[in-house]
Amino acid sequence: MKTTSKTLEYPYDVYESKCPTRLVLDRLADKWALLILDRLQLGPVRFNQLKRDIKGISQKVLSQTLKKLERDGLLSREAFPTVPVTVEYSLTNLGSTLNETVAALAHWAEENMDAVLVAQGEYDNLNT
Amino acid sequence: MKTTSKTLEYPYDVYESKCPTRLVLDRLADKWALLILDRLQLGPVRFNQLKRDIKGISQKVLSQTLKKLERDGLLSREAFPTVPVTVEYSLTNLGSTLNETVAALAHWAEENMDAVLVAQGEYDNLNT
DNA sequence: TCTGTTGGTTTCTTAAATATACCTAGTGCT
DNA sequence: AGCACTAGGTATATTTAAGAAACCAACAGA
Repeated sequence: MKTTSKTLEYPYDVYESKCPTRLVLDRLADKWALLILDRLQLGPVRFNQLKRDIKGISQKVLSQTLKKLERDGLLSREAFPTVPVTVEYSLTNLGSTLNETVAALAHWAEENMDAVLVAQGEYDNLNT
Repeated sequence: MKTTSKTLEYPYDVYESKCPTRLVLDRLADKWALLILDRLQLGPVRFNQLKRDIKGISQKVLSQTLKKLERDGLLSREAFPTVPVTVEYSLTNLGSTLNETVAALAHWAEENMDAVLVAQGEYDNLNT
């Protein structure tokens, strides 16, 4: 009754609960992380600029998410000794390999929003 | 100080907090939703089979997530009057348009896990 | 001195995730 | 009849995370 994995090319399997890939998937499967990674694709961005661009994110969650993404090697943090201090976040090479995937996900929502709204309307109609 | 959107082809913008695309991104940016969508790519799967395959998911969360994805029109639920009842979940056409994107994200984790683990080790070393 | 900036952290409240137990309806075993 | 077992869930309780708001340091300018 074993589920056959789609590919056996890699030693990891996201379907396994204790697989470390689950931790990574959990990091990427996060609204804020995706928006941050998407926003950084055009170049380095500073902390408060990110906060302004990604509307609705709180300072705390932005700070936490940036730290986690930095720890995972997806982005790097650079502080400049200006006054006030300037902190720039940019994608690492590893983070850049996610560009297309992240953009695809973020923008699928924009492209297919209408279809989703229609589906929700129908569903809500049927279920009173 | 307005952030220029990458494309202006669609009337929605995920960077806007009140944009309905945020709701969709929030749905997709979920570990369990991604794993479910990925698992359904090969064909219809029954409730308990999903529960067995996606290791670590609780019955409650599976049930909730399936309902949300069904409401959004990404998958469909079909109950057969067998004994005990058989319930099959399968991707809709809309859901299928996510195939590549979802697979890419889930399997990026498998492909790049090693690099992430190295980055985490270095980060943890530097920060005591 | 009072205000404003950048880049955070701390605290508190509220929402969600997880684990656990339970439920319904039916089949087969003994 | 009584018990165990299946599929596909719900209900409840506990743990965790998210969100809002305030606070902080280090300066600059008025």
